[in-house]
Amino acid sequence: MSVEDAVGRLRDLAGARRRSHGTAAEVTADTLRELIMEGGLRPGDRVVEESLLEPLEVSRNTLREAFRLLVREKLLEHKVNRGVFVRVLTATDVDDLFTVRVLIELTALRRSREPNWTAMTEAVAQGRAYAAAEDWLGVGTANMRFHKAIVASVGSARLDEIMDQLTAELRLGFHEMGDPRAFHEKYLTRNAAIADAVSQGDIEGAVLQLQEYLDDAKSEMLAAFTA
Amino acid sequence: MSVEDAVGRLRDLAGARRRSHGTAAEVTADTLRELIMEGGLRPGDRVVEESLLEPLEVSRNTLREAFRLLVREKLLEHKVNRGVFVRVLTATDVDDLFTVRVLIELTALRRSREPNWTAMTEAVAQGRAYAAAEDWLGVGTANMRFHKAIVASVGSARLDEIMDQLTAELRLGFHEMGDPRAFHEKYLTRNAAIADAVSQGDIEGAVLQLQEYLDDAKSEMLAAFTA
DNA sequence: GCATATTTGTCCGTATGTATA
DNA sequence: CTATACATACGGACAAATATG
Repeated sequence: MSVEDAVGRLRDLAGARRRSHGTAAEVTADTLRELIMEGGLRPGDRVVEESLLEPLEVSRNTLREAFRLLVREKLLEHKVNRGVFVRVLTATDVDDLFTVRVLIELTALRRSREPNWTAMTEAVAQGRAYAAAEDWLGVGTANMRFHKAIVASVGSARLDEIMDQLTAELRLGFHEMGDPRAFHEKYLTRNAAIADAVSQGDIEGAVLQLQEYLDDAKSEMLAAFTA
Repeated sequence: MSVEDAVGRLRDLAGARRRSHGTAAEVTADTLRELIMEGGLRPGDRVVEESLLEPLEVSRNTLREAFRLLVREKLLEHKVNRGVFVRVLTATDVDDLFTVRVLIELTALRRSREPNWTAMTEAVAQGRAYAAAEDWLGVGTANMRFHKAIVASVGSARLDEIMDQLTAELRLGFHEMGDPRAFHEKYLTRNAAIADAVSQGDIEGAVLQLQEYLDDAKSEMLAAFTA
């Protein structure tokens, strides 16, 4: 999708939301967040204030408040006196993201006495549907949902938030991977295998597979980000 | 400290920072954050836009941007059309915060092959200095620094950020504990014991003590927050 | 390296909507 | 229920920083 098309879609998104949700700044942030997630705004793109005022139908002050929100979420980057840009992940970021994922996901899976197997298999099913439709970014999103389900079994609101944050950042990286199918498709099978192990009560086996999963995904993304 | 004194101090803080750091909104957020941490603004206090414009010497737009930042950090709460308030922790929040701390801190300590024993003992020493000065909130802060040192041994920027966030929220709770000395003083000794175990290479012993530490602190805070 | 155009950072005045005494 | 205080949001203005030719 071109940036022009993206900006064109803003009117619809903004108009629809404005009537239902909270403040103008939040609605604006929601719209921009969705746009970034869809790939309408790509990592490194400059986001000029002036160019969004009219399509979003908000004032500069409101737009700038929305920017602040997204900067805090690490979806946008703010360079003083130079503007805001869609965040570009570095290899260091990818490495760090996986460090945290490994720590949190492995521990969450190991200590959850009651893993949410339903949510896990639902995520796998959803991933298969996306795969059938050849929506590989959708597969990637479903895969992340699977891992969120693992963490959700701990039952902590803050841990869920942390995982949401990590997911959002990683998805930025997805947009920079060359061949989405080659990247996402295989992990669908591996998530299914982890769900299987869990369903059979083989938690340690599942943990082992999860560890290998994260190691491989990390290596693959790092390779793409250092090339 | 009264709210009046607090507002009075803003001019100095703001003036000093303004010249060194980034944008006005960030500087303003830094100032307000410090004020909240010091206890100049207490949980539940209403923060009226109008009353801060003059002492902070910023426009409404800038102040509102700063508010957004602090809301994201969970130090302020934003009630639409009613204003912003210093966040009030609930018992549920305390419970959740400790759930995440347990998961992260125990795992971090266990898997860190190279615990930063220096930073840990420095935090203990600092805590003892505060205790000698009978600054019990300072002791609490030093105690948190000790636990940050444990997590920092993982070497992840994001994990450090997460820990900073958890610490900031917990400190809000400190302000609502009745007897700061009774609450903080004893944990200083227990941190020292954990550092000792680590220095002797007894990681599993340290983990066990840390687990008990967190269980006890959680119970004690929960008791205060349900009463 | 310079002059110009663009964009950001900040402030102000004001109109409107909402909650509370 | 009215009045008042306050938050929300807009649009215009100008200085300062940055990008561009």
